[in-house]
Amino acid sequence: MKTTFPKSPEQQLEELLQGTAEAISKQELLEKLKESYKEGRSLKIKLGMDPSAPDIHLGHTVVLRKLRQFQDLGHKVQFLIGDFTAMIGDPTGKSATRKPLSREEVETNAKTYLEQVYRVLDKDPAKIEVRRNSEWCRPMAFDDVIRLASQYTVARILERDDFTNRMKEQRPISLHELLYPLIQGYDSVVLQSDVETCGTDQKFNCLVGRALQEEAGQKPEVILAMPILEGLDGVKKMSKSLGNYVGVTDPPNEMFSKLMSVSDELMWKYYELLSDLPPQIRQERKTKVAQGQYHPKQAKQELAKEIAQRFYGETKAKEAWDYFENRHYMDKSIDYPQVTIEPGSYKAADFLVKVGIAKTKSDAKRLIQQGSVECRWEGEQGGGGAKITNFNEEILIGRRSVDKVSTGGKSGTLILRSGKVFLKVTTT
RNA sequence: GGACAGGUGCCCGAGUGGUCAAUGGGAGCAGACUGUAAAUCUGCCGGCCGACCGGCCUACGCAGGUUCGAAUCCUGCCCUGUCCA
Repeated sequence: MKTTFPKSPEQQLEELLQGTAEAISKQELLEKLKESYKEGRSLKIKLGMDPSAPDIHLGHTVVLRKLRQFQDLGHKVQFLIGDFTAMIGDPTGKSATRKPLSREEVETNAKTYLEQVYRVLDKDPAKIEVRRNSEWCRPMAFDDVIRLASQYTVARILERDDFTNRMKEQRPISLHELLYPLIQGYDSVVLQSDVETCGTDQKFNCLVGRALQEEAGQKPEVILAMPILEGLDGVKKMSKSLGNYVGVTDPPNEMFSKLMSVSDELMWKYYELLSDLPPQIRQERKTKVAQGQYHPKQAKQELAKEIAQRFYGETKAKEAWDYFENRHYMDKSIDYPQVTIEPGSYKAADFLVKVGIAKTKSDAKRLIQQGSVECRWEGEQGGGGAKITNFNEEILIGRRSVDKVSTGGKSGTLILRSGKVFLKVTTT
């Protein structure tokens, strides 16, 4: 079962290096590609995943898309779930030790993670192989571990930035933490990976893999380190815990508007790391914007659409675009999130809490005092709505007919806005 | 086991008997400006009541105590970190 490759090794190399932060080394990669081409054998591309955080976001897709590229070029992904390590708890870079996960937790995380990963990767079994490192870590005896540990030196382990810094700052390093890079490296030995992909922050661990493979008499894997994607704030790296992320499962509208909130400057970074457009076209857009011939908002919308489209298809992406364009007009035709409420009489402040715009009554009062709340009846003409300025104002919700709200003789569906939040209110 | 340092609001971090719902920064929210962006400026930022002013409740690791009065002082406990063994 020989594989035939759609592109020559040189073409493959060129494509694969696009958007890559660092390749160790290009020369080796080219050799491996040539060899595989000649022998009709796919390369094995490893990616290790930590099953402690199940949700994946656009930051992860940078690496995943590189893997996808490998798949499309005829190679095979080794998707490694670090279940063994997760069950021990990896405190990497954290002052607080990450708590160990149970077997069940790891399994559920891995499952949801994989589902999301398949939004980017090809799930054809010929192109991806899912493994767990507990397969070979669990059966290891203590003497195996010691033998493994003897293949690397303390000095080299301590080279890692994270450790260096902690030594300098006199923060503790547990003994087992020193073993983590070793385990990850050992995974590569077992899997006999040809290439390992990772974010630049993980480069060190991959280097250990190279060393151990060489020790084991294998050809060391090539490392492809991908740049780290900054989060929406443009400062810290994209991560769920920082709340500055766009999840691959975010609904299209949300994905779109999150991407639109990125600064103009950061947009180009996103273009570089997330867009499929050829580099020339990206550059052209950038130049045009700089010369004032192209509106940055337009450029940003195109990017947001491209990404939404990747996960949801063209129709949904177009809808997200329209939604974004129109939502602030309080237009009845727009599909705002809906909330239902029992008929009755409410004071404005209570009302806001009831529909969930405000968390507490004080919060509601604040919003009203700050003049951010407005509402209008669906069907009313004109762009804006009426401001609610008094938090004691009575809002009557009648039951004239189901699905309708009425007050002051008017009736219909109420559209409510506070800041960026829009809601459609109907009765139960 | 011993010595020392420390635990304050979402996070960081001031405050060492009343003027403390607690300075400052970050995050968050709202307003202005804009392109529904960023940056900037302004305001808000424990809960509840009253629309400003004000009142009440809950809060500075936990539990007690001293005091007219405690985040602040005392006692015990728990937790974290550093150093020595």
